[in-house]
Amino acid sequence: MPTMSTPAQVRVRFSPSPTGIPHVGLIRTALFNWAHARHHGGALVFRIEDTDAQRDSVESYEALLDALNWLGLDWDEGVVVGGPHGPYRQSERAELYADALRRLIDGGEVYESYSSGEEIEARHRAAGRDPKLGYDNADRDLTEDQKQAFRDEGRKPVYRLRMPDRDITFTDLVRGEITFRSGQVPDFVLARGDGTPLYPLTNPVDDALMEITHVLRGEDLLSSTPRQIALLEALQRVGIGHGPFTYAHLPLVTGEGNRKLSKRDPQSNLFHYRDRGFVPEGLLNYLALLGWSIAEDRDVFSLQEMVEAFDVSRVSGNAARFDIKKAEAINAAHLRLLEPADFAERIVPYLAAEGVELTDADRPLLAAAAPLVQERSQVLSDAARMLAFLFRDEEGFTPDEDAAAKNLNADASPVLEAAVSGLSALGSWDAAAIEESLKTSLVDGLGLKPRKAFAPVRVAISGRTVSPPLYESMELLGRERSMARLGAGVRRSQGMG
RNA sequence: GGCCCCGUCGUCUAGCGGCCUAGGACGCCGCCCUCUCAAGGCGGUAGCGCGGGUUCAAAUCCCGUCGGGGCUACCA
Repeated sequence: MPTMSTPAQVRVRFSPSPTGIPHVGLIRTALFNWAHARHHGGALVFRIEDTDAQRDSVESYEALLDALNWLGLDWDEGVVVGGPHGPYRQSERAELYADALRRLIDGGEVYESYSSGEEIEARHRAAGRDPKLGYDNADRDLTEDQKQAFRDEGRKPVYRLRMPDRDITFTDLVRGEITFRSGQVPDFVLARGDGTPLYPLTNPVDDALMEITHVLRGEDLLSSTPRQIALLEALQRVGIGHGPFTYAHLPLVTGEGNRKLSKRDPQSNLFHYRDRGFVPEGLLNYLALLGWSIAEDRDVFSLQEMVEAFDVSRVSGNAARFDIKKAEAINAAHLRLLEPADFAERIVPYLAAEGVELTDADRPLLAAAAPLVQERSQVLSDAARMLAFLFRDEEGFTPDEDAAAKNLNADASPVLEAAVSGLSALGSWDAAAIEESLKTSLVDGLGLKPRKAFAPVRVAISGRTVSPPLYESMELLGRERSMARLGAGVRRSQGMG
């Protein structure tokens, strides 16, 4: 591909640690990184930060892949697909961190620190300072003799980065210029005494090695940015990378109250939304709205439209509350936009969750019925619940208890009997004829209000008070099964069900 | 406590000095439609935290204040 001048390619990364279940906030971050990469024609790197063997799990790793695949967020380099900067799992990059650490030590950027937490606190107390101040940089200038003395005691050092003695300022794409005053950030630990690298080392080292240009991450990491910048500069001095890159700190996603949505909160579980019947289009659209907007008067859009319009500098700095009601409304809008056949197909797994395993012979019925609920479903499980009655045989069909108690009681008995007698005389079993018959026998014949008249029939037929349109439902169910269910309804209403 | 971020309807946001009598969406409340639930249509409710500046003019800029949040591990 001949390009005369190659503008620096945008390279972003998604680098979760595989602990627990994918969190909607994490996925929002993935989405924004993805959108940023796609908008600029850049690359998205998918790296796994599994340096904590205690907490990492393969289940979590697989869940991450499952999540991105389901949502259709693809990546250009990283786990599974590989790439020139691999391996993409930190657990397989130990020698790279060891090399970086070695160079930092040799370059005088990093030093051995022997202070224990208790010793640091004790020094703060002795000096009349708040014991919670954190590390006091006491080991910065240990002599070789002093270090040897600690070693002779059998103590292991940790490796700390020597923070620069100046303010650290950077321009955040979301928040503008941010300055951390010199002396506010203590020298921090990059690796344990045994050399095992910690997140503060591995994350920037990998970003540098993988030539990341923009870091879009959660605001919870904002206060670690001066440390990263200092490290990146130190790494550059020892020949790794090209120094700091551009940061954008995305607003936190909060739950009830104003707290960061906890990993323990079921609301934070991405798969909870898939299980309820969110479609990727809908969930992604909603997630995009958490901090970003495509236009003043519009909030339903496709991923492609998002890619075209996305500009991280237009992201809001405010924390955003996850609002399930709005999420469902956005999802409902996307459900309505689906091709009917596509919509029908997507209901299948949710019918299975209702205990309905479709056969090939059931497909035409599903195709005919799905459009009846496409506009009245917020999530696919709504659709499945409304349609399940069509696919159950008479033994497997039992009306919802609450609905039956209210609508298939003694009061309903004459209604259902009248419906049965009217319907048995019907020549042609189609929605129009059924409507005519029911209206004649119930509304005209019994003088009932439509609301009263149709509720028992609806529950007898569909088992629920909420169903697809009644006449069409009965037509699709067929004469035989409809009459059988009405008969069962009559028996039940007479206390014989 | 310290550092940092944030502050427009209940919620998510538009707004980046005059176009704002502050727009949209979700929610909520009415009405219409109606065989249920929805959807759809119409209408309504509700907001610039507070105080000072700067300016002819501030939701928009500055300062302060109050409030909320995040971080503060040899976890990521």
